[in-house]
Amino acid sequence: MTLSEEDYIKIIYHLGKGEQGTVSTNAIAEKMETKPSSVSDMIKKLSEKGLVNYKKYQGVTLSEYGLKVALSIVRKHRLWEVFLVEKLEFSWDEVHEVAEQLEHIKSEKLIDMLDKHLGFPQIDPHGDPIPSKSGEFKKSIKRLLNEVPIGKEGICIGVKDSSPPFLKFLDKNKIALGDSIFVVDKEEFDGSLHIKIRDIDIRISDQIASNLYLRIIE
Amino acid sequence: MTLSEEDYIKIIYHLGKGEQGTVSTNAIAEKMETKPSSVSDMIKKLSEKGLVNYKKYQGVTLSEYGLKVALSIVRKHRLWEVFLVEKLEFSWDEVHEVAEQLEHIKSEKLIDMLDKHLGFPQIDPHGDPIPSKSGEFKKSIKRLLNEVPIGKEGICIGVKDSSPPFLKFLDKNKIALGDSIFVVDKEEFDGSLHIKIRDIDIRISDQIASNLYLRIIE
DNA sequence: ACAAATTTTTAGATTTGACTAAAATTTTTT
DNA sequence: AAAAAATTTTAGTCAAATCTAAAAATTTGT
Repeated sequence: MTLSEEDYIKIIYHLGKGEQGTVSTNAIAEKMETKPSSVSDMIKKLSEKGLVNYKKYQGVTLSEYGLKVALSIVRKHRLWEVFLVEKLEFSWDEVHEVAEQLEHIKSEKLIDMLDKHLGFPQIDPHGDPIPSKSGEFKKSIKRLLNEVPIGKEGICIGVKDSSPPFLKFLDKNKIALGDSIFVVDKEEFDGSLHIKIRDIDIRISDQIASNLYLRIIE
Repeated sequence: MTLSEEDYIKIIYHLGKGEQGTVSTNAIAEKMETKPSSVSDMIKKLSEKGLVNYKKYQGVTLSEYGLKVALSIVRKHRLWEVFLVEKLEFSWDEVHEVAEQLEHIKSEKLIDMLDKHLGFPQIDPHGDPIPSKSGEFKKSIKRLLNEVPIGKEGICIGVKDSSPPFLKFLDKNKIALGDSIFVVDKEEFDGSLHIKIRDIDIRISDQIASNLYLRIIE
């Protein structure tokens, strides 16, 4: 597969919202920053290779094979994002562009060992789930931290209250977007939480927890 | 720079043995696994871009700028090789092909942070020196381990004695090609060595040390 | 030194992925 | 249900990087 073909497959996957949706030529052209006529050409090629189902003027869907390819690219992209954030100190908003390049590296062993090196993560720094080698992955949902069940882990993806005092609190406690938070325990009495973040245990009030959005799995 | 241009520059660098040597069209064609006529075309293009000095029928040399580009590619390649061996458990002979792809990823921050993550290594798993960000690097030389000065470190690049008992000894002591060995101390009395390998201290006899080749820096 | 062999370059064709302009099809509006 | 609008495809070019075949320059051998 060429680099360009991989980009098309990935974009068709995302526009099709994971699977079934049929995708229009124009939509692809916009995402690829190219012209619809170029897209037509490429679709024809992908169709001949069995990666997409295509009937003229009717839009495309990924074939079973195409979906498999798409998931393997998404897997690579998200694993590299985890690597950049966890190992190379990138922040969650700097990783996309580089992961976009890294996702095209071809080596099965590389990805297997990277996965292992990272401890088989299930979520990337934006909270999106990482497909397994065989292409399965859990659905992720958005939850306020105080609604996350004990024993679950999620990625911090946003705040409800964006007032300066709250943001300052987060900063002081080194809680940032993209951080992974594990809910260790919850105090019945006042709803305060015992969480683990970057391997450090801290305690936070219900008031804080009810203003932080996490993305969790399952 | 396109991927192909980068490959040409790197090959001209290696064929020119680091700098001055003028390189023939045929030699480049062979390394690139392409035809001399294709090389002529590309050389013309690289020349127009100021990357090489070129006079028809007279071979090419890298320009100052081209050398800088070459060194940055070599730097990336060797840093990735260290990463693959040290962090992802690749063996020294599996890294080349993957590093060949990774060296083309474009992100200054990525390389800076990778360098930091790896502890600013000076040698890659084959014992070759890693150019600094500004393009400087130390010359490396091949030495028998028993001739390496105390306090120096080198990469294991080969054996003098390849008899089964010796190789079995190396295997038992987890000494493999590509491993980094640091000479902690040397016993005057019998010439035995105290070395550090993979963060473990071990003691080896002069007999062993005089059959292992290291590549060291300076 | 000059003919033969080798190396290098030029000329013209090919492939990939993109482009423009125009034609074909589908969708929307009236 | 036609006309208008939007979308999609086709046809014909283009640029990058390659190729083959043939011409030009250099090097080698005697």
